[in-house]
Amino acid sequence: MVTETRPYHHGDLRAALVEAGLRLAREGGASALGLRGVTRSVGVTPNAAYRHFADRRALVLAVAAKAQDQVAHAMLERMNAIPRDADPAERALHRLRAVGLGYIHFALSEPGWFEVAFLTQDVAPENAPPGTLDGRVSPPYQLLLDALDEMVEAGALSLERRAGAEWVCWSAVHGFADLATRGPLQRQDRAFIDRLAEHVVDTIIHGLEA
Amino acid sequence: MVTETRPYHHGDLRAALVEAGLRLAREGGASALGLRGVTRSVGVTPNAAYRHFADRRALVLAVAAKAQDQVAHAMLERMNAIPRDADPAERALHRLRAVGLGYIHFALSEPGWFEVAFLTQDVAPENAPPGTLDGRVSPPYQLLLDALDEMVEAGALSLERRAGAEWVCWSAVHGFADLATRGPLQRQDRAFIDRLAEHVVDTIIHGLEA
DNA sequence: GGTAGATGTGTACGGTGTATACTTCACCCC
DNA sequence: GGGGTGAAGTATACACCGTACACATCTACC
Repeated sequence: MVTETRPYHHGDLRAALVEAGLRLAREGGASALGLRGVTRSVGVTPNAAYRHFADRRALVLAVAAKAQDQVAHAMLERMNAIPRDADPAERALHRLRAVGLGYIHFALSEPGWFEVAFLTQDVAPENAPPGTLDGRVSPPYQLLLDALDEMVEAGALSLERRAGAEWVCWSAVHGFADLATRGPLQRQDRAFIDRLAEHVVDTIIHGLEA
Repeated sequence: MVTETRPYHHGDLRAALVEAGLRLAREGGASALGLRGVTRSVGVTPNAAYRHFADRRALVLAVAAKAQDQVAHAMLERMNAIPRDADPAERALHRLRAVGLGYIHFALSEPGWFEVAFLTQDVAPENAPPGTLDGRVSPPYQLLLDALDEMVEAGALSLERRAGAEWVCWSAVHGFADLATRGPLQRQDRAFIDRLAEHVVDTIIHGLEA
């Protein structure tokens, strides 16, 4: 337990670096996460970071985890906006839509964070299970799994069609997010993009159904 | 017209740089396309590149265009493997499948080229039409458009469902390719990935149908 | 209260992209 | 066919990057 005023050499430098990284990545994306830039913005020497992170990649990974939390938070907000007293099948469907549209909407409104969360290659360790980052299940991925399971429970999706559905969904929304933020759809009219996003989500959900 | 033996200072340095870039990117991906590395591998001074490219980004863009040609070539090979005398609707469907699976298969078998072709952000100019790179329509994108139009002509896809279909398809296969090469599906068993790829493609095509 | 270990600093090295000035060479025209 | 001209490639330099290594500093514990 450290005191609040001038806690130690810097207090909790690790957390400060991650927070600064988050701030820098918001504008500027992953390329703004330079080791020197982040330490500079905290007012500390570049090498100080090496007491808390093995290298730049580890720092970026820590920021990415936080950014993924933000994605999950945005998705949850949309999911919880679905009225709880609706028809279960209808409700499950809308919650699945919220997962996909939440993912895409986050990418469009916070492209910097989205890039570090899901668009930076991180050469996963040899036997990492799919859907994990840095040893923990990606929260947005978990929300997707839950939403699909809800679909099954509500009878809106057969168990047979459930198999592999997470990768169909993730592929589609992830691909769209990439095309829309960095790819051939960047700089298109926002209203057009929003309509297209709904179309993509609805089409793949329709594809899942029997 | 330059002579073949020792043509000029270097002959056609621009083409040599692009070719070297292609070679380096094949292993190593986009990050292997350093301006110094490329010029070094041609045996020329770093700054020589500036006579032919405005900056590193322009060089990468030129390599990306070539890489996109390779993608289109791989897709065409698969498309042309579909027998020409089949039922038109069936044939159109299989050609559309070939577009998607060709895209994904290329990403898996040539991840380096795929990365520079479609995974490097290139901040498109202000009013670029969607689906273009460096002022030209991306050949793989054109193949996708053609395949979808064939579907309509063959009566396998209604005009209404045709609208926006290219973005549904591209999103899904692009997202899957990214997840499988750099994302949470990297290092998974190849047979598993191949099955999943077919599942993704079939599901979204099914989603397009009425 | 002294010491050991954790935390941050200073300095340095090799790498990068690129700006500027210089040299070399091919071509063209008189 | 000799000289000028502009294009192609070189040399040098700068700022920046990630990071290795030696050092200083401060905390916490015996």
